[in-house]
Amino acid sequence: MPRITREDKARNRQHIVEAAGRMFRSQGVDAVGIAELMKEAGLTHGGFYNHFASKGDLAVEACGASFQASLGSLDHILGEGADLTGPALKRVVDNYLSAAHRDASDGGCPSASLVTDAGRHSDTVQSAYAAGVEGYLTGFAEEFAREHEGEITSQEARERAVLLLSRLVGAMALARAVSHVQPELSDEILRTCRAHALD
Amino acid sequence: MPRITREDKARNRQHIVEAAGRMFRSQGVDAVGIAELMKEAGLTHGGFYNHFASKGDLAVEACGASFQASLGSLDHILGEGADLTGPALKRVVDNYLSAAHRDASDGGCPSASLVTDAGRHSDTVQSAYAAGVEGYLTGFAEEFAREHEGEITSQEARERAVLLLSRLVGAMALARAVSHVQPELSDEILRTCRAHALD
DNA sequence: TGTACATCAGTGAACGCGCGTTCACTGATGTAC
DNA sequence: TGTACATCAGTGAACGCGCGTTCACTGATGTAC
Repeated sequence: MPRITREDKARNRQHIVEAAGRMFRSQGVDAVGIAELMKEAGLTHGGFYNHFASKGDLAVEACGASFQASLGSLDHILGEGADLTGPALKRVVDNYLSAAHRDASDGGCPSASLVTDAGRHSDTVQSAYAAGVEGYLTGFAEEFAREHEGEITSQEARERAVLLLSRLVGAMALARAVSHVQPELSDEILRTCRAHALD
Repeated sequence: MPRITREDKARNRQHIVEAAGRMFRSQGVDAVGIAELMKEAGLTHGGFYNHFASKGDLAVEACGASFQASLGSLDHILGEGADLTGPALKRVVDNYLSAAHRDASDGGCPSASLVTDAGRHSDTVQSAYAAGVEGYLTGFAEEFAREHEGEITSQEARERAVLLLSRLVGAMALARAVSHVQPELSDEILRTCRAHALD
């Protein structure tokens, strides 16, 4: 077929989606241009439409892929179970509300970094985002049920999941919003919520 | 001087700031154009630079003005003290995490609606945002200290303020992010956090 | 297995559009005499 | 108090720029025979 193999094309497409996932999360969908994005993926911008019908279509796919990777990491941590530092959810919280996650150049967890983009873009982007949020809530609720087996109802586990995600997303969004001008306030928000997120 | 009076000019300037406050919060700073904004203020777009040196300067002022109004409302509710529905902070939470606030056409509380804009714009915008957040935290902490006088330290009151704001902002941002495609999930987030925000 | 050729991913220039910003112009205001 | 005039907010066209998208072209791939 063309001057590259089918495998090369699939790899290029994946590079675009991964670059978009990182750039959309760290800078916002609207702040990233096709040219910049294609350059990051190692291509020239004209070829973009050989892979996607529009920037919006890529946003949907990048959002989904970002959540898939992010939920994979969550499952990985939860899969290791409790260790000497405490229950698995405590480790999830400590990781989530870390300075490293706040400053992550790839934008970190899409629940936090795409939270305003979702509401301001197409319904298809918003659906991909909502599915990811639901994934987080389900994962958290299952873990609450596991860690407190026999002590709480599945309804209570679900409620705790909603409360936890709200606090994680709120704390991370606030910490990022003030980090450049009020680093101490940013650290205070992370530290305080890290200590009490599971209360 | 010109064909309008000094008072008219001041009034026009205020209209621009107020229109920007509403539009920036509800749509995001980057999504609102000067022309659109000036039209909303009842003027033509060319005159914008008679009032501001740049769109960025307006963003700083609009952010500050939005927080001033928002903090005024907070003080007003807190000033009424406890009533038959419970303590004042409970009323603040119920108002904040309401469907009306989520759907507010003016974008509602700037802590939530500008949370990603702040981190992605100039340091001056971010400083105005951070000052507003600090205003909320101070207001909340004072109220916690008042409602639990003698029971908690000022340090604990401050921590509770940080926890509360994080949850309010996170819940509202998440509820808005999914409201068009998953209204039930959006309502669930508000309802759950409303019930447990002060736990 | 060898060869001719249709396919189509990649390239980079170009398009139309909307943005933030600038500018020449208008004309009522409010000051100077 | 009356009058001449400098000021400058408002107007709307225009500017330059970067965006998303389109297009003519290239040339290696992989298929058809």
